[in-house]
Amino acid sequence: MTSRPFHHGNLRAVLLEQAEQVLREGGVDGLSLRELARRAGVSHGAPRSHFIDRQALLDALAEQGFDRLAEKVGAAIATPGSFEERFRRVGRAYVDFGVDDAALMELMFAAKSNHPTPALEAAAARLFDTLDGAMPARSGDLAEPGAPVGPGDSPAELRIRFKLLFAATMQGTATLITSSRITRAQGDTIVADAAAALLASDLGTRLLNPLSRPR
Amino acid sequence: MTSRPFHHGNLRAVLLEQAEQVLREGGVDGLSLRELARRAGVSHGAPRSHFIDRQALLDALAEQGFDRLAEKVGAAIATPGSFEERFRRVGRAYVDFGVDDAALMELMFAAKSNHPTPALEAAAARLFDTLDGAMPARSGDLAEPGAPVGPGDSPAELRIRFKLLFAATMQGTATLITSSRITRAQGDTIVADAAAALLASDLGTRLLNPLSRPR
DNA sequence: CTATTTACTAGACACTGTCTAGTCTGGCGA
DNA sequence: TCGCCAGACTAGACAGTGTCTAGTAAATAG
Repeated sequence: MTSRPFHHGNLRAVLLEQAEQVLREGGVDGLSLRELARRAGVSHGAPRSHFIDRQALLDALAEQGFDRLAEKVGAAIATPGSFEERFRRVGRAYVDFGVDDAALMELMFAAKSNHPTPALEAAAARLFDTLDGAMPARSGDLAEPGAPVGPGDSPAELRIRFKLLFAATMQGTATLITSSRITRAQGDTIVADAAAALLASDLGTRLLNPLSRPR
Repeated sequence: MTSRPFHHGNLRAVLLEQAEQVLREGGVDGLSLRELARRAGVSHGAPRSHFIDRQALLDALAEQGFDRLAEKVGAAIATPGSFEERFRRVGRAYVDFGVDDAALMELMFAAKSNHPTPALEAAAARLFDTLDGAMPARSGDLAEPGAPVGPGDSPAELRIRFKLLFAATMQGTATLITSSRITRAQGDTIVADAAAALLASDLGTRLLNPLSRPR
């Protein structure tokens, strides 16, 4: 390693690392490409070789964020316990991530006017796929054939509805905590209440017991 | 009205109006004080008389947003119907607002590092108070005295938990739609499922029927 | 009618993202 | 082995921004 090699070598990785730290400290507004370059000890135009845009940098951060969150959710799913315990753990993992990395979370779920990056879409899809692992086993898919299922009531549909309801609740809980509308303790209560309500709901019972049929 | 009065008269209102439009079209990033000034036909420093900061302008927008949302939620509560219908209506109103004015919604629920404005806090509190109107009547407060209520299980606490769980779900649904993770139709399904699950949950039944007691 | 407060103008400064042209360099094909 | 070339990086420029300052015009209070 010479004193100052012309080619930085792993500028991209360093920039992303610094960016994540800056994001945690100063939010999105405090994140400037020029300062990132300064921190990395390169000229202000250097980042352009790796990120065509400031937005491209933000997209890359969001993508990383989805993967990190998926990892945490996956870990929460892996540890054993009852369904309700599992949902509480997953919910807490989701919410904790969103609160501890609030700025990153905002990036991940920002309203994007411009067309979304395929890589980002894929990362988001990966997270939602991971969430499937928390769902009741695929027993629902094996519900007696010929059962009178209405539109949107097939086992697969039920699973999606269950999952989305859960995800939306956790997402909203994180936002409410982050924006100081509720406390972290209130967030924990929401997570627990949501897990209980979901499993006891019509949606939950139909998924857990494939023999039960609506009405 | 002279040709070009020195005192604009209602610059503040005009700026807020323009800002709301720009916000809808170009998001927060597309909102610049200088362009707002240009649109209003004043010099670039003029807005400073009414908003010390760019952030102050954003705070004022968020405050307006909370009031507008509270108004819509209030209207949804006012129209008659069953509890479940009412919750669906309120939920849809909440989510629709958050989706149609996504950038404004992000402003309202942004993670703020700096200490929050009292006016903004008040506006947010007003919204959450409005939400109380959708809750089951205060019958819960009249549950037989001496009933064995645990910590966090008093009727007042139950109402708060119910309300927050509902609010979090709607908030998250709006975010998921805005960020293109789910479709608007899926959002509607979530709202309906949430209303049903909430009312059927332990939390819901205990609020609706003050005589029932937790096991 | 005067004095003061407020709304606004105009200029400046530091900072940003982005574009451009040029320079270095590691590695690939001949 | 050598030339060369795509990619990483530098350095300068430009337009745009938020914010500060000093000055001016107008509304208002005394």
